[in-house]
Amino acid sequence: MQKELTLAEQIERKILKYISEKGYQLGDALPKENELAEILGVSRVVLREALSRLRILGFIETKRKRGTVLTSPNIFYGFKTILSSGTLDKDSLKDLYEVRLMLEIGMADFLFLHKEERYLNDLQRIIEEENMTADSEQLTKLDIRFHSTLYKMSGNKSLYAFQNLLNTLFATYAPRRKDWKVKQIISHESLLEILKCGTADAFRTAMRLHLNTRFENMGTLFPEKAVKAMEEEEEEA
Amino acid sequence: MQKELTLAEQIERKILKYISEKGYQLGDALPKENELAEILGVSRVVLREALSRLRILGFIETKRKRGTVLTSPNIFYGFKTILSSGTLDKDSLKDLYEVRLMLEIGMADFLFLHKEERYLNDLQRIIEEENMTADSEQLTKLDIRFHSTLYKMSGNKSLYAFQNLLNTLFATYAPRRKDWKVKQIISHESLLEILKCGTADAFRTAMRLHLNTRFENMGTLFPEKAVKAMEEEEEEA
DNA sequence: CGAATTAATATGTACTACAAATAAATTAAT
DNA sequence: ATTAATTTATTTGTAGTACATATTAATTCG
Repeated sequence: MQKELTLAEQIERKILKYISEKGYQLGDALPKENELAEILGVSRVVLREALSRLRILGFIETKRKRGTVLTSPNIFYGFKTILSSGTLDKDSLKDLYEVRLMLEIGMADFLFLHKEERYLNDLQRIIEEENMTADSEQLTKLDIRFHSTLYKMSGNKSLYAFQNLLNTLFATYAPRRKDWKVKQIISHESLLEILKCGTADAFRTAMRLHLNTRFENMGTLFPEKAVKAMEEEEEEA
Repeated sequence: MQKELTLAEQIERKILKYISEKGYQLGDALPKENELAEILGVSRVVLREALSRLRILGFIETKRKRGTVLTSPNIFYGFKTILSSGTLDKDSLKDLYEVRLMLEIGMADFLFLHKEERYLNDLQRIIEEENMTADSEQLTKLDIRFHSTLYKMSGNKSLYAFQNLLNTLFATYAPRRKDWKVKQIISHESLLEILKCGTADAFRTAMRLHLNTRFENMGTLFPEKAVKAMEEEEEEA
């Protein structure tokens, strides 16, 4: 365990503390760099490093002359950087792929909770488009749109943002097999039908079957994941 | 849309590009700051800002004299900072709470996929401890341990790390009601029984019932979430 | 009164110097 | 000769200063 935080890291926290103590609200402007550096008792270089770190987390935005203003921290700010860096290892990639499957199956209750006409109409329209084309690429796009709409319908903004990230990720990293459409057990149409007049429980079961190709795909997309011992991370409790 | 990235941000990406182009592996050491600054054609100040940002994302670790070494980017590095900053808005908090429920219900298939004796034994032991105490605080701890074990059993390391973060988050932000244990429909014992000789589908249904108190809690923990329009984020596709 | 120009100001970048830590090398001691 | 202690060299960490650049605010001119 490395206990010694670098000064910039300490200042990063100090700034957050300073913000909450002073009762700053979103949109408020922080003191200018020179002042803040003096207030916190560090050089401007260190302060700027700390600010830079806060910026990547979405805590602040800075503009010339205008200064530093507080923004709502986007949970997926850094996430995005990592995903798009291409340095993600296979294991993490598979982990995320699995998580998405879990979410799509597990979101059923929230779909029924936030069910609205407009979403159902959107889904209906996508299905109609699907029935009008045979182009594989087009069908893939529509498939993504269908599931994307479900995420939106869940009423969970963070989840929707997360899903968008994963979409771009797996579009490049985990291309589909050509026969995915044929082998699907449950169609989008059936899913919509259940959404309209079924139950959350039924939807979960149906969605699990609908995703069967994804489950099967995993073996080929992410071969023999090394099952490393997770026991070593027991200290946190 | 602000197109103008600051130099440090550009350098941040350049470094990532440099790493992948040079074929650096995890554990490898990057050129020292002075060299890297010269290679990329910027001052050391800017380079250090970029490195600092990469460090918060878990891409690198630096030590005096030893230099900068590549590490596996932890997806939740920045995540953690945000969660522990206390600046998370209510909406995001509720979002995360919901996501956790989705995951617990949706992870069923993976539990059955990675089912092992030792995990089942762990769960059994927790249940036995539960039956031996009446202390509310102790029961809460055991409950967390039970679900935590399930996450571990899912075989998804990232998910397990995520869950750990959320645990600490909701321990402080979303305290339980006192009657949670009494109102539970499905017990841990029943869940374990299904895990032993049931199906994933049955487990999902059972888990949904088991979590009924959580679903009910949400109304009081996170009152009337503002349903903001998510339509404005349509540009990404 | 409005448009164009100028001035003021805060962030962005660079350079230099030195402090602090630590790995490597060297010396001293058993 | 091997180990322990000490010195040295190197690299990150921090500070200060100076200037570039962009943008808001003020001022001037038509």
